[in-house]
Amino acid sequence: MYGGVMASTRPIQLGKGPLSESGATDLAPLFAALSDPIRLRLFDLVRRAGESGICSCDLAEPLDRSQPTISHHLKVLREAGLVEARRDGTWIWYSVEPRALDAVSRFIQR
Amino acid sequence: MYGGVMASTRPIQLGKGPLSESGATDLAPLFAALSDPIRLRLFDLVRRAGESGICSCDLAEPLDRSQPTISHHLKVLREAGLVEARRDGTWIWYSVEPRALDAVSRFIQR
DNA sequence: TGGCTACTTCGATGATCGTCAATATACACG
DNA sequence: CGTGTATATTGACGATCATCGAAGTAGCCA
Repeated sequence: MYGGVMASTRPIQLGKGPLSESGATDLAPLFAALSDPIRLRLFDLVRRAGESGICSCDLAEPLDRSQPTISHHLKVLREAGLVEARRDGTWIWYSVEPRALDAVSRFIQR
Repeated sequence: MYGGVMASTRPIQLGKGPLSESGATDLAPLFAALSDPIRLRLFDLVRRAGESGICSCDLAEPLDRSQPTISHHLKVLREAGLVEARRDGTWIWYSVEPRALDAVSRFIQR
């Protein structure tokens, strides 16, 4: 399987009051997904690739990690709803989920 | 000691090229500090308190965690440079570090 | 069918994390 | 000094994490 588990498509709601327990529980995994240096660079590489995306095969080498490790981190990014995967024959292309960082953005500008 | 270890005051540099190893290493702890639901709500409470800050003694109860646990999380936020502590007699007041989220902001708008 | 490539999953290991109770420290007040 | 209150640190525990090698799966092509 290449699509992987998706994050809920329901946007994370941040009301005006104090950050609720559920709001925090929804938001934290997004920060957690970006809390690892390898994943930050992975996300950055994918984002730079734009709409066309970038092949998974071009990610392991520049980050100096084994292929299973990169696959693992890509899964974390997918499950957080930050990137999406699209299979093209033998390859899998990654691109950023368009509204990926909206919730983070809303939180920091709160 | 109540001030605790401070994050480096040197701003995190994010050049125009691909996110560097050191850039990612600098940035990740900031996301890590916000990757826990309790710390997110803690940071939110401190931020809402504005310049005057909020007393540590008013933080444990609303978050339903023990005093040592809250103290631990506050230390993580301090070490990430997100909040600062100021002692006033027996109490310690926390407020947000003014440019706390600048690096995060720059990253997501990259 | 068989072999090749791209990627994922499994299993294990050492490291880090969140939590609390117990203990220690810092300060105020008498 | 002694007592009380506020906060920090220590020590321990189970849980999760990052990583890799090995094995499994999926798609292409001959």
